Amino acid sequence: MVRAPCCEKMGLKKGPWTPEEDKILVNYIQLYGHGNWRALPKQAGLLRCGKSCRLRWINYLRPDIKRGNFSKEEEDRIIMLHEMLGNRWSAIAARLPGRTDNEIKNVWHTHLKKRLKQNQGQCIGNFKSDQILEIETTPVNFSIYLRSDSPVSPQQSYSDMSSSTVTIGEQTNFTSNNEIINLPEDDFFPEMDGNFWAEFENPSMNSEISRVIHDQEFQFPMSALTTIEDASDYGAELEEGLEFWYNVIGPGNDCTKGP
DNA sequence: AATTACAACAACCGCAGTCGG
DNA sequence: GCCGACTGCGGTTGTTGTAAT
Repeated sequence: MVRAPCCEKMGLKKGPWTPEEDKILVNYIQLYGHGNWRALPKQAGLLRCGKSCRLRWINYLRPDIKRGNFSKEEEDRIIMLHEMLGNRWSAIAARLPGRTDNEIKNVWHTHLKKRLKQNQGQCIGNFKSDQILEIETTPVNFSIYLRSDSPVSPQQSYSDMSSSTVTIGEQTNFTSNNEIINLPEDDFFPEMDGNFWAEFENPSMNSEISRVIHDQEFQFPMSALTTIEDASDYGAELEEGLEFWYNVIGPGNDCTKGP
């Protein structure tokens, strides 16, 4: 395939954008949209290649971008999502409103990778639902997600998930210091969207990719032993090939998982 | 004050996927 | 089905700001 010549070869400008260029690009897109990135710079009167314009718009000028530092919650969320999705920055960005894949990638390389390295021994892991997990640290963030070893149709899965939701919501989920913790059903199972199911359907996806069914981590503030048990019950009504997994993030280094 | 080292982030590059002719 | 144009993504590099020496 013949590659389109790069900006430099075409005598186009490279490097940082000036406020004037930004203004021209924003004005043009607000008036006419960005139907064809390649044609846009010429029509807008910019000495840039379409690729550069697109990147500038997507990563910086788009009105729905949230500027500023990442909150602790956002960083934790990136760590959790990266644990599950790997370097799929755009997939991670899709779950962080207002943040771009580039921004997330940068924050990962500059902050989070280091943070994880510093916290080596930190209890971060994925545990299948029939494993008993003992965590001797506090606090612990942890989320539950659905995992499939094979592509699953959204319709089938959704109906099975619905029936499971009731069961799970009514059950006692966790114990700590012999104290029973009931989790609110609404928080536990947020509404599922079609996009996420598409990941299951996409044959190019690694079958390891998981569907987050509870993606707002909740925190255990207790100081002693946390035991997650009887978890296999939760998966009982799932169709074959689907499993519940836990994703666990804790600050300490005393993490053991049971048999 | 000058220089160096490092962090943060913006931007670029090349590849792969998609789409239309 | 093939080809080329186009887009999106992820890895990498370049630039800028700031702290340390």
